[in-house]
Amino acid sequence: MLAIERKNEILALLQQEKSVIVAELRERYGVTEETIRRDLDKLEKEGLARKTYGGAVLNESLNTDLPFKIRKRANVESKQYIAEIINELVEDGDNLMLDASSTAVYAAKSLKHKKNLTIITNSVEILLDAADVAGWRILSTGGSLKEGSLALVGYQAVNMIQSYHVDKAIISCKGIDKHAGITDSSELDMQIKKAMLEAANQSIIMADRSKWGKVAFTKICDLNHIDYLVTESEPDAQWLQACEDAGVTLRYSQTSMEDK
Amino acid sequence: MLAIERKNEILALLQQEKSVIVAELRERYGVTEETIRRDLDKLEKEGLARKTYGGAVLNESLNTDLPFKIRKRANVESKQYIAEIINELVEDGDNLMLDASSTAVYAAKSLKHKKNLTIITNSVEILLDAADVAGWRILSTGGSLKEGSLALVGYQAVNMIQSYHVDKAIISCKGIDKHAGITDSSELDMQIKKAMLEAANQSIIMADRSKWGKVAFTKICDLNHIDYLVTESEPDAQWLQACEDAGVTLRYSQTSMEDK
DNA sequence: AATTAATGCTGGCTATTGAACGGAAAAATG
DNA sequence: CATTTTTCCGTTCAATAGCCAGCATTAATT
Repeated sequence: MLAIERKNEILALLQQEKSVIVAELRERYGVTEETIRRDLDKLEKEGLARKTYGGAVLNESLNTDLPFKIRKRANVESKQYIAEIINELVEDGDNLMLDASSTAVYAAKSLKHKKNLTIITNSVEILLDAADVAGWRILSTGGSLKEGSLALVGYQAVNMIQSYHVDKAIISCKGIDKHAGITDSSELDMQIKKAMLEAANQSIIMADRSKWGKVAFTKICDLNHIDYLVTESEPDAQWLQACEDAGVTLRYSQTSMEDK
Repeated sequence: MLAIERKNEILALLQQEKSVIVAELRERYGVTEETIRRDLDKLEKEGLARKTYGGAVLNESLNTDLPFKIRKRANVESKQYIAEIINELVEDGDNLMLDASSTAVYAAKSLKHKKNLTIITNSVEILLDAADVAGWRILSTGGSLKEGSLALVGYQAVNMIQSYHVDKAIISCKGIDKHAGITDSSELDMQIKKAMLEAANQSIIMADRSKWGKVAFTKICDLNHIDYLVTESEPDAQWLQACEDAGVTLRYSQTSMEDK
C-alpha cells in the first residue's frame, strides 16, 4: 500500500467518524504508530485534522458546507504543491494580501502555523478558514459578493486595498504568457488583483501548469512586474528563459511527479 | 474515546442541559471523578462553564461572547420564531442591513424566497449563506475579523455602512431595558449596530426573552429609537406598556392568546 | 552508486488518568 | 445554632500511555 493511499484512507475515515485513534490505525495498517503520527502530521499541516493526545479529530472549522464546491476539487494536488512553496516564501509577522482564488485558499490553510500574520483578503472562504487562528489579524476588503463565487469585488474592495500597504501579495490568475503577461477572465477580479499587486512590496503569482501559455480576457500586469512565480513542477526551458529575461524568480516543487 | 471528544461532549451536554453533574458524567464515561473535574477545569478556563459544588453550569455571562460555533446551537427555537416574524416585515426588493448575530443568520435564511433583496452585512456567515441566492445583491462591510467570531468590525466597516442608506436595519442585541435602552457586550459590535440603525429608515431589533430586562456593557440606542421589536412570545404587561410608551411596535409569534 | 522518501526503532519527555488524603462545603442531626 | 456526618474538592504522587526527535534501515528513483 502506498503511503498516499493510506493517508487518504485515514482522511476518509476521519471524515466519517469525526475522530481517529492512533493505536487503531496502527492495527489496521500494520505499521508503527510513528508512521501513523506522521500521516496525521501531514493532515494537520493541510488543515484537515487536529492532532490530539491519542489520535486526531476532524477539523470542523472548514467543514461548513460551502455553496461552491466546484472549482475546489479540481487540481487539488497541484494547489497543495503550490501552497507548500508559498509556505516557504512567507515569514512570521508578514503582512499579506490574498485573492479569492481556490489556490489562495490552500495557501492560507498551509500558513496556519505561521505566527502573527496580517492578512487582507477579498475571499469569504479565507475569512472563514482563518477565523480560528489565534494571533492573526484578518481584514476583509468588503465589497459586493460576486455572483456564483465567494469573492468580494467592486470599488469598495479596491478602495480598501488601496488604503493599505503590505509585504507580499499572493494571487493567482487565469493565464500567463510571455507577451500578454498575467491575465484574468473577469474584469472584477482583475481590478482586485491589480490593486493588490500595486499595494505590495513583493508580487507572488501562483499558476499551475495549465495556466502557462494561456491568455485570458483582461490584463493584470506584465510579466516583469512579478517578483515570484510559483508553480507545481519545473516548466519547459523556454519558460525558464522567459522568466529569467523578465527578472522573475521561479519557484516550483522539487518533489512533484513530472507528469501523470 | 479520546479525551478531547469527552470534553466536547460534556460541553454539548452542558449547552443542552445548562448544567452537568460530576457523578453522572463519571458513570457515563466510566472514568473517575477527578478526570471529569479536570475536564470541567479546562472548560472553566476557556470561559465556557462555571464549576459549582457537585458539577458545573453553563457560563452565560452577559458580557462574554461564546465562541461562534457554540453559540450557534443555543436557543435555536426562539431564533426561528423570530426569523419568521422578520420574514413578515421584509418585502421583495427591500434594501437591508443585517448584523453578525446568530439570530440574524436565521433571519437571512428565512428570507431566501424573497426577490431582489439588497443585503449589507458584516457577518461572514450570512455572506456565505446568501451567496447562492440568485438575484440578490450582497454587500460586505469589510473590516477586521473579530477574534472568536465571524463578525467584521472596526472603522472600515463603520465607514462603509455610513456611506449607504437602506430601508430596514435588522439587528440583535445582548440586553434590552426600559431605562438603559438597547445594549451590547462589545464596543466593536455596538459601533456596527449603531451605524446600521442610523443608516436605515426602519429599525428592527430582534431580542429573545432572555434579553429582556438585561443591561449589557455598552449602549446602542434608546428604546424610542426603535421601530420594531421582535421577540418569540408575548412579554409581560409591563413590557407591553413600556413599548407603547416608547412608540415601539412589538411583534411576537402568535402562538399565545392575545387580541391583535 | 547516490539520493530521497518512507518507515522503524530507541530513549527521553509529556500528558492523561487514577488513587490517596487532608480539608472545605453542604447536609443532617440534635 | 452548633455539631456531626457526608459529600465533594484540590493537591500530590505514581503509573501508564502517548509523543517527539534523531538516527538507522529499507525501498524506490535517478
